Amino acid sequence: MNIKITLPDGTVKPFNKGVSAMDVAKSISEGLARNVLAAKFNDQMIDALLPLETDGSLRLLTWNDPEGKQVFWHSSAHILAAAVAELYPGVKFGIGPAIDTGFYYDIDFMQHTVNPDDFAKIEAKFLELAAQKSVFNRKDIAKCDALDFYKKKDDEYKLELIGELEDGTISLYESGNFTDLCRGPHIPDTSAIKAVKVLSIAGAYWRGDETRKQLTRLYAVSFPKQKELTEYLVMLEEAKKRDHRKLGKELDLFMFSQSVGQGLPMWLPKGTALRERLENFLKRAQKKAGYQQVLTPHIGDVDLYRTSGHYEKYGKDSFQTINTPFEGEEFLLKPMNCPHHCEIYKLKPRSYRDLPLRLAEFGTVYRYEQSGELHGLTRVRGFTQDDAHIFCTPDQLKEEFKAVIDIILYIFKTLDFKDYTAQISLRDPNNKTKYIGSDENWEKSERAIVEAAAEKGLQTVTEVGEAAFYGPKLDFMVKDAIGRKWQLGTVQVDYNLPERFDLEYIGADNQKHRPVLIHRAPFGSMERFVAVLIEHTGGNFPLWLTPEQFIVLPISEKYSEYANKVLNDLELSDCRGIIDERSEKTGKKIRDAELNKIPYMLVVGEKEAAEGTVSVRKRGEGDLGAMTVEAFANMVNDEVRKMID
RNA sequence: GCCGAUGUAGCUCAGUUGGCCAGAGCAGCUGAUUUGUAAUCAGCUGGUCGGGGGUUCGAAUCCCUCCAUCGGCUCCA
Repeated sequence: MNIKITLPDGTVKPFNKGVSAMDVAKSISEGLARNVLAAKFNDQMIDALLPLETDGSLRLLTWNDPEGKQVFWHSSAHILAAAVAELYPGVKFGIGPAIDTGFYYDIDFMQHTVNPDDFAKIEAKFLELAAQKSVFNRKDIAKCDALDFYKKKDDEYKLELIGELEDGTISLYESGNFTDLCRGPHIPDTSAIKAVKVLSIAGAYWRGDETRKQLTRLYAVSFPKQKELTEYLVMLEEAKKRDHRKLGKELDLFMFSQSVGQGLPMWLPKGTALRERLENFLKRAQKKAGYQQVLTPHIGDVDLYRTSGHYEKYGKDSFQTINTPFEGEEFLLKPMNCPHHCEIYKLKPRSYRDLPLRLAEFGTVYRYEQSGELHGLTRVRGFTQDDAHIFCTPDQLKEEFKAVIDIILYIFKTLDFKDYTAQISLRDPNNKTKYIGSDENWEKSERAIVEAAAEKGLQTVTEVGEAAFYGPKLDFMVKDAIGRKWQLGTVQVDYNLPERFDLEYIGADNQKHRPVLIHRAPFGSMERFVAVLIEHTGGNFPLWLTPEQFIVLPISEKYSEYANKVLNDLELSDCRGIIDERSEKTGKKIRDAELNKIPYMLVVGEKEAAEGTVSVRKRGEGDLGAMTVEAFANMVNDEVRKMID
């Protein structure tokens, strides 16, 4: 009996029934067969050794495929568990999946304690087991047998998982002496894994539920070659050099003080200059798009947040109310700007002719984030949103939403953020108590977002259960230096606040109508955006943003006067810079300027002073030769104009 | 908030199993040098060893506790 296998290039080959993906690989080349880790058969992930019984399309997966890496790391997680089981008898296992870079396993270590000193021991055992070339054997078993198996092992975690699975869908994988509940697929045998590094240890709640037991999570990464592991570790070290907390300190951009308080950043002069430039950039774009800037106070009456629903939802976990000499009078540090903006909307009756009304504010807000969540500038307790609220008619909603997407994409393009994910966050329909508002409004909002994103041609991923409590949202996620994802730009459709604040407008029909509200923040927050910007640029900011565009380096004190004239002339030409008048050698001044990541170094000595020129050196590139001061100013201004137009 | 780790000068780090006045480089200051594309030389200043408590003849080192930071988990209006 023959079956027909279609390969990715479209060729169809006949094979005997029961052929495996591995056999197919061998029929192509031995080299390919050595590298096959798993396969996709009719878009289903399968083991390379699984006998195929029907016609279908087959894609072989190797280390070069993202899915191949996932299988490789998933199998590595099993070996990690096997190694731990041998070293620490009696431990119990939770789950051990592959992640973007590597894998982890959640383990209940029972009476044992583990710390980073034990990693080498675990790695050695891991490699010893991998070298045994154990085959991953799949066993499909009945639910009752699976339950029996783990009852004997007294393993409450696996029992809980099996309890939720349907009979007939349960499989175990066995390699060496280790058996694990697992859907698969796995690599053919353990010998492909040649290098492993246990990276870190952390507590992780069982099933992500903070009310349940915390297991010990071991994070690790593995590779088919030692060289790749070494390269990966070097890359990680390099990435850490771009950490915004490190660069923020080195470049004098921002600081924290224990005396002021945790998670409360203070912007230093250079950081402030950078941030203000970003703000002005956005203000310009928003002005063009019909926004109006407003300013509102940093506190608001508690009743304002009772009306909005925020007090009920977050009151207990927020900075607590501010009291006054008058009994019963209470204010809250504002955790968001929307209620204030709603009050501005309510100032006077609004006509449909006034809409859309777009109110923008760089609004500083305060949220009491749990101490363990604070993280540099990306997660803080006081931050400034580049916030705006658009009040519009239902008819205008989609166009307004799309215009917001345009602004966000304009910003990402200007700052060269190419690697972002657009995420649509919807309500979890099975847990409606987390949200406020009617089903009808939720459905309308969600539809609006999905349609607007689709019409803009955005590639999106959808996350159910990630919506805000008052509405769905479209978030733009960007990775930091070491691959952690952060939400930057956000757009949210809200039918609820207009109802809670009883907002209305008079329509063309002379009747009262409810406006729709769009919340949006293209940067997200100034703090987080600058953090990610620092990590993306490694501190080498684009010329239009950088605190200092140039530094004048006089060869000796004799040229101090000319150097100051250069500085003055350039400042008159809208360039900004500083001068290094220390009695140091030029080499030293250049080194320091390079370390401070200043884009242009202007060396001036006898020749330049005589000719009215500067010798330009570009950061990271070297000597560009001499040019007149005017030519340099034009070059800088041209470059800046190209970047932000 | 939870699990784990860390905390020595402005920064980066040494300080072996508790033992004389706690060290280095960079930065800073002073002086010399007047310098041509990634570190000129010399001298000096600078530290309640995160805070508090305890053990000890003696604590940076051991114990307790609090704080902060880092890696995660949970959370993220």
